[in-house]
Amino acid sequence: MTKIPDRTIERLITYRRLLQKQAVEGVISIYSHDLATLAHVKPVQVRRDLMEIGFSGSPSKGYGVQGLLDYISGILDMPGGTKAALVGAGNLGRALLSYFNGRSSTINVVAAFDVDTNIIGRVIAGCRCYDIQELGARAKEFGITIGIVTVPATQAQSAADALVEAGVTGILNFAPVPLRIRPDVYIVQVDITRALEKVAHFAKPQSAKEV
Amino acid sequence: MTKIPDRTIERLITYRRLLQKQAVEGVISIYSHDLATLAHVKPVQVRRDLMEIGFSGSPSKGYGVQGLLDYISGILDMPGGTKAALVGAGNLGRALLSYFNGRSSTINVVAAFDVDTNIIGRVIAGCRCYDIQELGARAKEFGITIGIVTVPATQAQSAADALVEAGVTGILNFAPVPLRIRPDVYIVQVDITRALEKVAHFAKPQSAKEV
DNA sequence: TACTGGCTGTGAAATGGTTAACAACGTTAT
DNA sequence: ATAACGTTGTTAACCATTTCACAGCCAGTA
Ligand SMILES: NC(=O)c1ccc[n+]([C@@H]2O[C@H](COP(=O)([O-])OP(=O)(O)OC[C@H]3O[C@@H](n4cnc5c(N)ncnc54)[C@H](O)[C@@H]3O)[C@@H](O)[C@H]2O)c1
Ligand SMILES: NC(=O)c1ccc[n+]([C@@H]2O[C@H](COP(=O)([O-])OP(=O)(O)OC[C@H]3O[C@@H](n4cnc5c(N)ncnc54)[C@H](O)[C@@H]3O)[C@@H](O)[C@H]2O)c1
Repeated sequence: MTKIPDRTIERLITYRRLLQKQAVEGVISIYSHDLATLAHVKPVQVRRDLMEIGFSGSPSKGYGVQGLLDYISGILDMPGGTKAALVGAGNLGRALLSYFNGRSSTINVVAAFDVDTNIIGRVIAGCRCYDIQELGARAKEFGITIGIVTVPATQAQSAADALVEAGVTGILNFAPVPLRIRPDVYIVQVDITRALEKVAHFAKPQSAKEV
Repeated sequence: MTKIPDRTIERLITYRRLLQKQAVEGVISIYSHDLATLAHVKPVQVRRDLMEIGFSGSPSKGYGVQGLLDYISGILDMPGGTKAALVGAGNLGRALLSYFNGRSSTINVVAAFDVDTNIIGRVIAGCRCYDIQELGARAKEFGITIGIVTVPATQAQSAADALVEAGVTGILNFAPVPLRIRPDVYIVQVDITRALEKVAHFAKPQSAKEV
């Protein structure tokens, strides 16, 4: 199988979430048409994405919901689940911990790390907070493979370095700085401030008008 | 000026942030080469982006840092600043309020809205929390033009509808549901769970290997 | 002055992603 | 039995964006 494009993976994640809802509502099968409406894309995009991953439907019944769910999960998920570490249990970090703690998922945030002695030792949403010094040891102990960076911008690079040192192969970074990291470590940047500024720009009246 | 592409706007926001740092460090002028390194893009991409917005540098000195900063801000920012409302002052909403409150910016979150009577009336990070019923009135009072949605997924559509009703022209949505909204309202979706799942997928060993 | 080097600005090509168009195929209705 | 319909799977065209390649320019230097 050749590599699945980035954008396709993003849509597959969306499809899965929508299909899970459909499944609990008892829907057995679904047309590209319907899934597309839910996901806000065109039907042909859905069909192409499913073609990309090699999943087939029937012209009469569409795609089997449960089968497609399992198939997508087989592509997206690590068998046995994924263990994540969160670095920086501040305002945002704690919000993320309580959020990810809630949902059942194959991804689990199993440990948090900080430098603040007031925070170290606390248990936030069922997740213990360790001294950042222990990252290497705990990562090995828990089998952590991905890291979440929610430290101040000035600390983000060193936090990312520590995570890579500890053996993670993917990083989710909330600090508004581009991280310089080995190319075999996959990075996703979530830049909330940039997203807000983007909304502000395109919400400007003049961005719509004109030749 | 024809419309500036979405991706270019995103990079301009990044450039501006990096240039601000350079400016305070006393850098007067910068080459596409250097800005590209900071932003993790190629030099030609920087030059093309600046060409797109009509900003010129000199082959000998590069681009003037302060001039470029002002020029980019003139494109990105609403003259007079942008006022935002946050709907849903829960875990994430409060983290965002305290974060955006901190930085000085042309974008200000001037009011929060919730349904929880324990939250209504509180002041979070200098921002008062009102009953969601008051949204229309307060939006007019404060001149709010963009909205931030941090309510539970089930409430996201109605929160967005209320914001549109109140006259906002852009929405930043953190709920993991695609919003169905008038096409003249600009939406940016920040899907944190999807970002995490994406990291988990691409961090899988087998996503790198193979023909 | 004439030459060299390194940079900007930009047409043109390449890349990556989306959409149109349609053949193939079950299902249903006649 | 077969014609009509609606859907999937897929090729090819299309579009947006990135990248290449190079002309033009300025500053410094012999
Ligand atoms: N809070 C938000 O809503 C928000 C929005 C956009 C971006 N961000 C970004 O997310 C990051 C965190 O924001 P926040 O509001 O949670 O900040 P915060 O100050 O509340 O939390 C940061 C935490 O990181 C810890 N820390 C500092 N250095 C560390 C290190 N080297 N190793 C481990 N832990 C360390 C601190 O002790 C603190 O607990 C920042 O980079 C910020 O720019 C936050
Ligand atoms: N917390 C996170 O880290 C995180 C991560 C990813 C996504 N999200 C998404 O962000 C959203 C908020 O998450 P959270 O953790 O802050 O949830 P939360 O439950 O802590 O906060 C939600 C807030 O919205 C308020 N609310 C509910 N209905 C409302 C309505 N109709 N109008 C106004 N306010 C209303 C509630 O009273 C509550 O204060 C959710 O959609 C969630 O899926 C959160």
